[in-house]
Amino acid sequence: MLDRIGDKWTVLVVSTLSAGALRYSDLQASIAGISQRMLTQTLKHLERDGLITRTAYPEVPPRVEYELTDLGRSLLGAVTAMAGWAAAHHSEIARNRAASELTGVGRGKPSAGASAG
Amino acid sequence: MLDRIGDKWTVLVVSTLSAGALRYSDLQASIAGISQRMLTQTLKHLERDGLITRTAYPEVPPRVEYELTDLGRSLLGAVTAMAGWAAAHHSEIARNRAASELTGVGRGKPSAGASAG
DNA sequence: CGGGATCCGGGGCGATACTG
DNA sequence: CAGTATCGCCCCGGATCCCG
Repeated sequence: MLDRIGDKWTVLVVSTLSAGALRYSDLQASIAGISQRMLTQTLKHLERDGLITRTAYPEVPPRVEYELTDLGRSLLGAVTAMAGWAAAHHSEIARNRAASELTGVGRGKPSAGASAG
Repeated sequence: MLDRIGDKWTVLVVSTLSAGALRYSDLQASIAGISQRMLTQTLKHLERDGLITRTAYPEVPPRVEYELTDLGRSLLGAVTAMAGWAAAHHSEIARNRAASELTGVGRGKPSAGASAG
């Protein structure tokens, strides 16, 4: 459950759909780095769980739109909180991580050199 | 980044630590299903990123306590939102998923029998 | 255009055994 | 009590090919 909704691609897809219905190709273009496989899979899971609806228009060329359901929108708060926090603190995290690199915090082996000074 | 903070174990560890400092074994007992490996790994990552502090007491038997930092507490909102949503809607999700099972939504192959009736 | 099927490598993750 | 090191399975996830 948490595995599903906390999933990176799920978070990105849901937050991307917050603006409104989007087509498959729009989603793929909006979400940097997502592969066809992951996008399709994530969309299916979200549809299965009732978080989004899938609407296929019998046109040519074919068009498919995805949109958040009410349940999906109820997740928006949590998801945007995650995404927002990530965006707001990612530089601070990076700094902390770099600092840990120097102090050796969070590493298993001190390894040669760390204890020499 | 999202991969890290959206991680199932991260969410559970952070939300578990919301009450206050806890020992390693307390965390393992509180978080059902977590393995020693994942707990240790998650704690290290969180410490590296500056979300928790690790305090070792030079006693016997040894005692180590983990506690959220201010940065960690700033994540609490998002994390509890996730955990709360998951808890609140997991039954609804389960129902939707079961319903999809019948309608065939979200499955690749209709397979024999699904289209017969 | 939207998406299904398949192949394949990397590594996440869970036991297990051991240490200090 | 609080970890660390190792092994092995499994599945994620990208690349590719193909179809309606």
